[in-house]
Amino acid sequence: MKSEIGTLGLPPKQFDLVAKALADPRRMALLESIGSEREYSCQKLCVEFPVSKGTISHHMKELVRAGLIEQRREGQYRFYEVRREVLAAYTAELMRRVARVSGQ
Amino acid sequence: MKSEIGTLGLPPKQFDLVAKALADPRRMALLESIGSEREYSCQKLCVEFPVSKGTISHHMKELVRAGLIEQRREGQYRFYEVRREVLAAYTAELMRRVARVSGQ
DNA sequence: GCAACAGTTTCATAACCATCAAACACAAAT
DNA sequence: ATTTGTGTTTGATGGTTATGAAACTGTTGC
Repeated sequence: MKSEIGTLGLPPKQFDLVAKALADPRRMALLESIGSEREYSCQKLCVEFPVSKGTISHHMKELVRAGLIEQRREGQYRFYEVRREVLAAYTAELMRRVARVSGQ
Repeated sequence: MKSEIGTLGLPPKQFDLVAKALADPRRMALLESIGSEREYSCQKLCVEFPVSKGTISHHMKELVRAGLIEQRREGQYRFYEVRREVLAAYTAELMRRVARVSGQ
């Protein structure tokens, strides 16, 4: 999900993907680890979390699909980086959607 | 989930519940409707959404459980109100969790 | 080439969950 | 008290998904 979130908020489809991606505690934990450094290797995640590499790969795919992380390939290694603008756009859109309009 | 979100962020358990509650598009849409007015009746939701009242009731239960809405009983009717402080606390905690700490 | 390592994909499985229908509980009105 | 209306609970069902194992792809180094 490569979208421009410049002036207009998150597209509805991406909004749903982000919400879904954040809903799983394990995936959220993975995102937190990635966010704790400037970038985070897949290897480190595999060591840190008690799940198979297949499962890690699956979660990374979902996070990328939602636009929450960016992937960098370096030889045989993969590095991930959190896209905080997307996260910020999500929270902004979330608050906007429940901003009361009618009836004061 | 009745928690004091005064100075300290959302408790981890409630954080997970909120994330889960927001992940379903229908439930999110229900929350948006409730938030579009000062308060919203269950009746109105049942008319507005093409799902059974059983399903509406189920979603309301989840939203209450997450602390995202408050419920008021008035005779045979139910009214819901969005708890924006909880939503704000969730987004704050979300951003806090991915706020980079080490390695600049 | 071959072996070792890093990730991905596929397949199967179990758990979860959104949904409906129907039965239920409760309130209001006749 | 009986009926009607509003919401809840229960049971069943189909769809989604988190997970592991194993096969696969690609890269590094011998």
